[in-house]
This record gives sequence, C-alpha cells and structure tokens, in this order.
Amino acid sequence: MDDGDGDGDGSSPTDSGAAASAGLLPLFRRSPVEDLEEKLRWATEENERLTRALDAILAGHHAHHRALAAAPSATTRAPSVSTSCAARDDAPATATVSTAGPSRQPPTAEPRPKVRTVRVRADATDADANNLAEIVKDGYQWRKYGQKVTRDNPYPRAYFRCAFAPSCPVKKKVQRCVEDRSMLVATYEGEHNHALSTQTTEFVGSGCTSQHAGSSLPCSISINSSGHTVTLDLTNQGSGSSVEAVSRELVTVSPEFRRLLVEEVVQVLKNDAEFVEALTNAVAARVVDKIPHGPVDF
DNA sequence: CGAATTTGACCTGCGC
DNA sequence: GCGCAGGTCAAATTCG
Repeated sequence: MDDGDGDGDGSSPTDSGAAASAGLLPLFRRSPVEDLEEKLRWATEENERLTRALDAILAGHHAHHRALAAAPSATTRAPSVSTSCAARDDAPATATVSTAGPSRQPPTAEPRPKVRTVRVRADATDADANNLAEIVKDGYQWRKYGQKVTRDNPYPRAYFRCAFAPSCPVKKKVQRCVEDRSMLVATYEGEHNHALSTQTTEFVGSGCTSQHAGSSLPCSISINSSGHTVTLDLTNQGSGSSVEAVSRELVTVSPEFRRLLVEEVVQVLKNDAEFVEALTNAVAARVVDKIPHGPVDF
C-alpha cells in the first residue's frame, strides 16, 4: 500500500495503456510525467469498468444464490437479518450475502438506507468479540462505538461506524451466530459516501466495489517467459489489503457459488472489448520488451 | 500523548 | 403510561 509501483517491472496493464496510446509499439516515448499520467488515467478508467462489471455480476449472483438457498432440498429458514444462522448446512464453509430492507419493514422498495447482511465463517480461535471487525474484513476501516448483548443471542453485538469519513453514514453490526459459533453475521447499513479508505476495495452485500485511483492498481498482469500464459495477480497488494479480504471471502463461499462467479467473470471480461484490447496491448508490449534492442534478424 | 476501544448510562421506538 | 430491547453517547481506560 505504499507507492504501489507495481508497474515497475513493466508488466502491469498500465504499460499496455501507454503502449496503446503510443500506438501499440512504444516507438515514441513521451516524458515520464505524461506517461505516468496516462497510466493513472488508464488505470482509473479500467478500475471503474471492472467495478461496474463486478457489481453487475455479484448482483446477479446474489439473486442466484438466494434462489439456490430457497431450493426445497434444504430446510429453508425464514429470511431474517437476525443473527440466526441462515447458512445452509450442506455448505460446510460458506459466506452468504443478502440484501434486505430494514428488518422491521416490509420488503417494499423504498429509499431507506440499504441493509445488507454478510455471513462469514470464522475460525473457532477467533472467538473474541473484540476482533469481530477484523474477522469480517471488507476493506474499510471501522471504529467501534458500542457493544451490546441482545436478548436472543448470548454473544455480544458490536457496533461499528465507518472511520474513514466522519460524514459517512455507513454502520456495521457484527455478531456471532447463536446457532453456529463459528459463523459471524455482519450487517451493513447505508452506503459509503466517500471514495475509499486506505484500503482499496469493499466486499459487502452489494458486491465488490474497487477503486482507488491512487498509487496502486487492483491487479497486475504478468506474463511468463514463454509468453503463453497471462496471470491476473490479484494478490499483489500487500498483507491485510481488501483484495486479500475478497480472496478470503471467495475462499469461504461454496464451491458452486465460486465456480459460477468465476465463469461469469470470465464471460464478462471476454465480452469486454476494451479489456481484451488492453490485454492484447499488454501482451504485445511485453513481447516487444522481450525483443532485444537493436537489429533483429530472424 | 493522541487515538482507539470499552462499557455503563441514556435515548428512542414499540408492544402491551 | 410503562417496561423492554436495541441503538447510541461519552467518560474512562487501554494501547501504540
């Protein structure tokens, strides 16, 4: 999370942006400042595109996942924002996300603050109530402002506010599930009204939002020496990053959900002409870089 | 020493 | 109106 100069090795998509704007082959190098500005612009735009795509994907998957959960095969529990575990028993390690109106309100559409519930399986060793916010990582920084033992749950409920922007109305409640102690239930209320904290992404009920037009990119592209494979390195953000949190979330979701999510991400990216073009340019730029300078004789 | 967390007190909404 | 429960405040405490 430092300077995040992941493009230092010339393998990031930002190079492709520069290369693309330079006409694929970087024959005419611009000044370093212009180059960096162009990279930043490209990264920001790409970030926004990916954010929208992921939002769309996850919005669709939340509905799909709810449909799966409502399947008659499993004992369906009443949908609730309460702390009872609504996770399906046939999924040993799951993180489920649901969106609902305020618990006491009928499910009619209204401009009330969104309430989203995220269930995360946590290690039994993370039993302390103090680090609930840490366990349910979402990329934002939270400040605890209260704790309460509720009537229907012996485990204390912790109340958090978004600590990044004082005016941010988002609140978060985290409580251990009464039925399954290893399950944490995080309830988010409201929408963030600021760009982002020092962390870069959020994984909450509405899906992944990622951004950060700042120094570091959400991913990097690396190409092996043969040039045959392309790796989207989403872990290139240092420990404790929200990308890591997203990865952790994805690890805990059911395999079925994960598979569908990956398929849909691939599909969206394949259909994104700009992404494909950028990727192609990145590969081309990388290949060009690998070609020894000077006269080339084949 | 400043920031973050804890925790008891207080406030508010709801049901009876 | 009263009591209960959830949510918030703010002083005290802890931590880095």
